[in-house]
Amino acid sequence: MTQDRIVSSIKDQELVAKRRQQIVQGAVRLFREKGFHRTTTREIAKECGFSIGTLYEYIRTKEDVLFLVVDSIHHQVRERLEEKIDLQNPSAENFIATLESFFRLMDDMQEEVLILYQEVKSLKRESKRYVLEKERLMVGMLERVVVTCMPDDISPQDARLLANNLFVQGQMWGFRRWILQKQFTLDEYIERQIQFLLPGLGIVHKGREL
Amino acid sequence: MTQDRIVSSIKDQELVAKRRQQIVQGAVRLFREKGFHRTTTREIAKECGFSIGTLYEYIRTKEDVLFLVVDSIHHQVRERLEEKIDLQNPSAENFIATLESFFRLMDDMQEEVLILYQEVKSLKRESKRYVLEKERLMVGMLERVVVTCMPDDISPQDARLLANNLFVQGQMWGFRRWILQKQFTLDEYIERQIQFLLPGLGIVHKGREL
Amino acid sequence: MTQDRIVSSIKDQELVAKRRQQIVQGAVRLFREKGFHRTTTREIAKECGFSIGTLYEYIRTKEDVLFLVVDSIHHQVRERLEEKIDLQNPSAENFIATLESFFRLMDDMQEEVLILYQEVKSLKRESKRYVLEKERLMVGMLERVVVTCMPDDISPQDARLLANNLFVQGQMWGFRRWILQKQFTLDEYIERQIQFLLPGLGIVHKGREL
Amino acid sequence: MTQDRIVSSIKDQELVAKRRQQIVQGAVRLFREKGFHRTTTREIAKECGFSIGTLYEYIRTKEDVLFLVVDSIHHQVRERLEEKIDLQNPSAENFIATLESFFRLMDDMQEEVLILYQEVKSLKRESKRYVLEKERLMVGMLERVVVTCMPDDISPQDARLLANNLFVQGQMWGFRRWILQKQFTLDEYIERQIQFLLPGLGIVHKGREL
DNA sequence: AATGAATGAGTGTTCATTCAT
DNA sequence: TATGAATGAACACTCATTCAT
Repeated sequence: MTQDRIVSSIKDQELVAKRRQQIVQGAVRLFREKGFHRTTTREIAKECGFSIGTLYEYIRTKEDVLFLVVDSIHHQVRERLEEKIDLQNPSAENFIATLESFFRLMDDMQEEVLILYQEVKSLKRESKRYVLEKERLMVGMLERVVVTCMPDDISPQDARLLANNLFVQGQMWGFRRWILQKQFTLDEYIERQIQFLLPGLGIVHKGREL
Repeated sequence: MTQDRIVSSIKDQELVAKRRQQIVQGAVRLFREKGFHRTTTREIAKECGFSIGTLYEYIRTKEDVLFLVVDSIHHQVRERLEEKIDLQNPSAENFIATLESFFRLMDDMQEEVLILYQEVKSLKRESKRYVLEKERLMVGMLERVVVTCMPDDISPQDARLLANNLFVQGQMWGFRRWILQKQFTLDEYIERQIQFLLPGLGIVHKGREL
Repeated sequence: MTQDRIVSSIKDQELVAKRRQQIVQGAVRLFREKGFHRTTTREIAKECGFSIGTLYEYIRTKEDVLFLVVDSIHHQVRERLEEKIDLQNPSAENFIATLESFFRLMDDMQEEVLILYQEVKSLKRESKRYVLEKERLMVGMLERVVVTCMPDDISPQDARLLANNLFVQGQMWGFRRWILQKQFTLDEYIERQIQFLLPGLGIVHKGREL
Repeated sequence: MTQDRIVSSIKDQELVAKRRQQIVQGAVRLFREKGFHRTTTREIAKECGFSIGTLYEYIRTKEDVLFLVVDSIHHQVRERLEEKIDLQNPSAENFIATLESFFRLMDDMQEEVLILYQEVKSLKRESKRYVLEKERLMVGMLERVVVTCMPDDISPQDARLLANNLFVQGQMWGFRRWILQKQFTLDEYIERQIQFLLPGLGIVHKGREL
């Protein structure tokens, strides 16, 4: 478990895992609402349904909560993304399908992604480094999809840039919802983004062709 | 002045403007370094070269400082962007040149954009609404460039989405620098992003054509 | 046992005694290092090798631990001192030998004596009274040595004062070690202190006489 | 001022001095009663007649208060002791008179001395070192008196030990008052201690001689 | 108009103690 | 008997804001 980075004074490891899950759950709800800084450790404890003392049996500092949250979100995103990725049967269709899945995932997890987005900066150097490394891995997943599925004329560098673009476009649906979600439905958004993308890759897609 | 939204007990409006400029200047430096929440009003006052009491003659709450900062950054970006935009002579070349200017601007102001990016959420509802409205205007500028310069087969909706994509790609250079600026020089970044974009718009650009 | 002053929920008196011995042992080590206030009950339990729950089966409050410790130290000091005292053969030599033993004992137990010294004040009234009573007994032992061994022209009051002086000079070797143990070896310290003392008692001692 | 070691955010140095005097005064009262650890910063603030916020304008940590207190006590003791010391006219009488003054001073300041005594250990390394250095200076004062006033056959080492003995006998009057002050009046205590001392120094004093 | 000392609610964190298992 | 998870009162310290000068 990646969470071993955070020390707990509780011995029962199963309990630790369970309580931390609760903590993440409660904290996400609060961080969404008011952000990390405006959320109190007491509020977190209350939201989780236990006392402040108990909270501190499972973490050492408030920042640990943020780390737990961020780590958990990353974990979920990667897990769910991995399910969708099929590198065995590379094809343009497969690529498009993966993209769609990715966008839908980002829609589904927009609140969490927002937190990822806005609060990572509040982590201390060491944790931040760790978290960014994880994000690199996630972008790497998209990158691999690009490299695998695309006609071979795309350079590794371009693949990486593309992956970053896609990654941010996915996040953008959430963090710019105030402008995007008023203009587009999710389906439209996905469709249009894919349409913009394909020509640059030399693909001609059904949806738009005619 | 948009800053009229913030009340000061000082009568001399020129002085108010001057002091607030100082405030923004000092605050930006600090917010870059430590973010809004970790910056103290005392520190702001000190950085500005006056006392905490004086600071509070020109603002009412700490949040006012953030608003001033965000507003000022927006203002600068828009102003500098406006200089670059030439809607009189629409053409693909013009479009590309504008994009390049935009990306360079975003590079130049990455620190400020980061603040915009990470701290707007800390504004209260009312201020946030106002700020987001301003951002809408900025995206609108890009949108207009797209609409004006592009072959007429692009729909208004697509123009808006494109503008958002571009806007975020500009920001992304700054807020994902830990990954992008290790892989690309600014010139490369601009070049590749434009290359990805053009085919989707039906343009064939020099750099890549053959 | 004097420890009956502290209530335990455990019935088996032998076990209680054994556990308390463990507690004292562990606590002394910790109190030396960090003092009573900076030592945690959890740390004490851990040092003793059992759980916090178990610790509280044998004591009722943290203060009880301190009492146990202080009482135990007193006990040891008295026991070891008693061994050395020989009231059957009073003489100046005997007196001097006893003093020397006493100083050596105080050197040997300086850490413990330091605890006695610095933490007794943290006991509550009742316990403190009890502990001070014990200390009175210890001083009484020295007093008796003085009275017994000394040429009879020393008054009871003077004997008591003298005993106090000696007692404190013994402790002082430990609690002022930062100044004394840089200047003197133990042997020197003992020798000099005794030399200062004797003339006041009308004794002429070998070491110095000529 | 030695208090420059502690940083304050208040600019007016006179005010700082005044407030810190208040702090010392209030804190001494509380430390006497309940010791350093059992005294709350809020209690200190209240005792001083200002708010917790104000207290922290003049110190940085609770330990600073202790340092201020200890330093102030040392300062007073030294000052008052210095007044009494007359190195210009060395003589046994002068020596005895100085001792008497010293004992009376220690009686007068017993509460403060007790604090010095019991709480210095709670200071952090650096402060403790500083404080012990000051104490060394104080012992040095007594030492000089001994050296100056005494018949020249006393060695420097013996002078130092003697000074330490005297110093501790002075303190002892306070910290062992539960036993000493029940047996002796101050005058008696002084008289007896001096009587014990003199023969060791080769002096024959009026009081006892015949 | 400028200053900076004063305020106190609020924050993260600790730790002695309890009690169900 | 032994365990250790749970508790929450209590603590040191911060900082936005006010207001008398």
